Amino acid sequence: MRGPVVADTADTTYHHGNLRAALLERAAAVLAESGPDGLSLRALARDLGVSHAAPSRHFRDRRALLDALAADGFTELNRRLSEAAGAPGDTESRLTGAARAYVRFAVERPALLGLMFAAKTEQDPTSCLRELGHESLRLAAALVEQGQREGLVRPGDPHRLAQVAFSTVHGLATLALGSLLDDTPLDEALDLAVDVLLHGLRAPAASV
Amino acid sequence: MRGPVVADTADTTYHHGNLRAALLERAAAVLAESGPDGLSLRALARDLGVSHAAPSRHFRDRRALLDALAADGFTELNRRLSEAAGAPGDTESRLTGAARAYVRFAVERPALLGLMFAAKTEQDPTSCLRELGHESLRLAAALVEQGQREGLVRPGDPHRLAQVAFSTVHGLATLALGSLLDDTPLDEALDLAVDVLLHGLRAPAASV
DNA sequence: ACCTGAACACCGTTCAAGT
DNA sequence: ACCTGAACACCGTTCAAGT
Repeated sequence: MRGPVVADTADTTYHHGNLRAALLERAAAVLAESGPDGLSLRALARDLGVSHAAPSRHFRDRRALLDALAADGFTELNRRLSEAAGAPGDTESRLTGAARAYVRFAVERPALLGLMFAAKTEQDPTSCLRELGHESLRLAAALVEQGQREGLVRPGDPHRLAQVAFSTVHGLATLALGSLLDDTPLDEALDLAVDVLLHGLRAPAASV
Repeated sequence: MRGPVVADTADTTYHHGNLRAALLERAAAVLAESGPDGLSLRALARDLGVSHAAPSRHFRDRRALLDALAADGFTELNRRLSEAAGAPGDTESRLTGAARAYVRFAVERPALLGLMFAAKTEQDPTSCLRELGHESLRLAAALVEQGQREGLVRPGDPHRLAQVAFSTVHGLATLALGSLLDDTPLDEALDLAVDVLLHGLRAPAASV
């Protein structure tokens, strides 16, 4: 060893131990630029200079790889959300910041967000993925609870109110990714959504 | 011809003219029970007793088939939405009814809804799909406009307010499909979402 | 026009065998 | 433990040829 060589160029020395990490890294790049359908285990193995059967040691399935990518996506999203939720400022600006962080994530990694929520549809077991998704909702619920203490949000189960808030922001991200927002600047659409949402959360339940 | 035989059993007489329709019908069934990844052109052809190259006459691509399915999905969704939007009752109950119709569609055809919004991410041209998605938003905008005339909804561009309303309902459907609503009954979550939404839409913009 | 059959280049998955 | 190489059963897509 001649020094603290952490990661020179991606020469040829994967193989021992970091194949799993290398697969995930390369897979994330391919997903971002070719979508999930462009992601092939064999091509991945080829890119990494490894036999086409090698990935199966680290991921039983193609699905397992996809799920791992989605899990990493939720982890990163939750990191950003909790950072935004812990930022200085009042609860209203924190909630706005979290919404912005969510939409930013969606715009930066559209295919990944799609995978995160598409994967769940075909899931059943005690999935690690579902747990990570719940963590997102828990972060939102914590913000809602803060808002309730300040009288900014109506009384009621913070988890249920958080489901509504999450729906609005996630739905808007979906519209944006689907080019369904047209000429509306995403920032403006988001500001309006947050405004409507905050007013709706404040008002006491009664109308319906 | 011995009588008004509309659709006997699906015997063997596709072939002439209705192969396209037969492919779409079978594809919709496979999509519903196996997801998009379980949909293979060759298997479809096999199911219909036709050569594996035959589908290419009617759908240039696998994508073209998927897009056609998504388009049919939007058409059906829009049919249901406009029916709900034209139902008797006041604007508030019509808006609630449209939201319910949306979520019902999502629950009945989860894979199709996923396809409808996933397909758009990878789209670019003057897609017929995007136009059908816009129609959904236009239906929502019409309802918002009705609400404005009755003083139920704040002033402002109805299309932009409709984007917010659509986001909330679509987002909630996504959460439900992803098993992220947990033990919350979907009906209750939807009622709460509509309540928050209506209060938010009514309140004049000011807070942000 | 509409479909067939063969061909091509790719897949995911499995499994004995190597080191 | 970790990886290889061959094998199997499937793909999507194309294209000459049939009727």
